[in-house]
Amino acid sequence: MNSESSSAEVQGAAALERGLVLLDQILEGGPTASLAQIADRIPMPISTAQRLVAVFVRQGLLCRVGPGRYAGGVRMAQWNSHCDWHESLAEAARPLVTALARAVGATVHCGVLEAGMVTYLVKAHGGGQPVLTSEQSQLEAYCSGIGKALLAHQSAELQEAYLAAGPFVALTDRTTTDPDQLRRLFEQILAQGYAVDDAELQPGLYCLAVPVWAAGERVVAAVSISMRSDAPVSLTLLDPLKDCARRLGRRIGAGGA
Amino acid sequence: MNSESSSAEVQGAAALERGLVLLDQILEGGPTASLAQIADRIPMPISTAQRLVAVFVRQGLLCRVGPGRYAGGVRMAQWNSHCDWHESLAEAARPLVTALARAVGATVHCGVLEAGMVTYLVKAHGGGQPVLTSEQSQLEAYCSGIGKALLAHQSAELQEAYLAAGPFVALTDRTTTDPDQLRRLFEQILAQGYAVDDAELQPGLYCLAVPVWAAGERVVAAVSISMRSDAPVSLTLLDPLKDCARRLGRRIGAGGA
DNA sequence: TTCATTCTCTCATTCTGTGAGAGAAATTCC
DNA sequence: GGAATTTCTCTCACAGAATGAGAGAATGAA
Repeated sequence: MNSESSSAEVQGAAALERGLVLLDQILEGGPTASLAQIADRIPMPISTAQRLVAVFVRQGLLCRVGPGRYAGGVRMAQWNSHCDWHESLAEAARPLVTALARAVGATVHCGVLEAGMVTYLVKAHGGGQPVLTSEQSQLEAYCSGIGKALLAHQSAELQEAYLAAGPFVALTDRTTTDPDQLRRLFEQILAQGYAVDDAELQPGLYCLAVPVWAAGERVVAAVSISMRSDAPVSLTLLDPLKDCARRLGRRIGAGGA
Repeated sequence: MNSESSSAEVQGAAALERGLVLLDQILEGGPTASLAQIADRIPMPISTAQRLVAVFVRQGLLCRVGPGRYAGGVRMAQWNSHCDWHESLAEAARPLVTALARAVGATVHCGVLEAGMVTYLVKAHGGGQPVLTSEQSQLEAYCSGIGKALLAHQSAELQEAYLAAGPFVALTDRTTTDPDQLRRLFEQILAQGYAVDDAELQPGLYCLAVPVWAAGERVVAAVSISMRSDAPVSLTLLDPLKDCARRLGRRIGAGGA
């Protein structure tokens, strides 16, 4: 929630950047906040905040709904209708995923986490035995490589909420269903930077997954290599997979927050 | 679609403003546009556009989905979830609508147009015979004061599309159902600045409506005074009604586009 | 591979944003 | 209804930031 524009600063766009941080604060910090409070939080002089907020209101991005109350305006609503983040992500990922699938001769997925479920946005089959999944399909996170890679990089609160939500059904005899075991697994994944699925979802289906760091700051998706075989996916495939994730991360940008 | 930041400029926020215009161009102009094309349209030097776009991408507002293709990013998606324009509008309008209802001793509505239907966002009863409507309810636009006031201020294309969509059912014997007649009515409403509903929706229900100009540039809603009586609403109520609309317009901001 | 497009970076000039505080306009309280 | 309080708007001189042309690096296409 707190935007520390700590990392790499873009040259010559400080004003825009501060404005966006302010807008984010207002929208994320709930609809109730007087200019003084908002200015306090950034921090930023009141008169500067006022000048910027005036621009946002004039542009229809904010709407003054009452004294000390600002909310999204009409323009924001218009923009919303043009934005489908999942679609954008899928479009950005597709060429990279397809290329990787061809390169390694296996099936590659790109997916996101949504309310404890993994949604596959992109699937590309580049060889080997077919894998039975489809784009837009959802599945439980705890038993898939992508799901575990994503869960491991969530905040501690989200992780605990997820682990408390249970129950975790064993889909194969290798599925991890114990919350404590999952918690340790998450730590391990976080440390090593990749997650594996050794036939925990389907017998004979192995998978290797890594998170996608948006602008190197935040995990917003994951990519995985899946294949039907009789042994885990070779870790030699980790490098091309990580490379794909890194490129995707760079492409989609999205820092802050 | 074309943002002419023509009118009153805010002092000392040109950079922010240009940035927002750029962002609007990218989002409204479809996902496909190279920096050069975008810069051409503003107009703005490419290197400046690039600097601003880099900020948006870093902040997660835009996402580069391919060469010459930008779309809304994660941050935009986050903001979306915090924004409910109808709710904001209702919240901003409620105190004004309530005050007007008390002042004139009648029922006052505030509504918006949505796919050819009017949605009542706020209703306040300030005296007189009760009017049978409720907030969030929808009704056909052609036979209500608010609906006609809003339709009259739509673009010609939207009006024609609406008139062509028909059919228009007569709810009372005074309902205007002929497209040509409606078209002339719209011109008249546009010219005089207000719309009337003389028992066209329900027998004995009269109504006077005026549009709400967001920041004096664009009609985004309408307010109306309704009452059960045996004659049209007195035009002496036009002034307080217009005043209410003007104040609401100022409050919600929203220029451009 | 090579070519074409799209994007990124640098730097001197000048125009722009900055921020304190006073004043205006609301909202709330009495 | 009126007064106190909060919230918002405006002005101005200085400093520092944005600007924009063009060369160069990535990237994607053929």
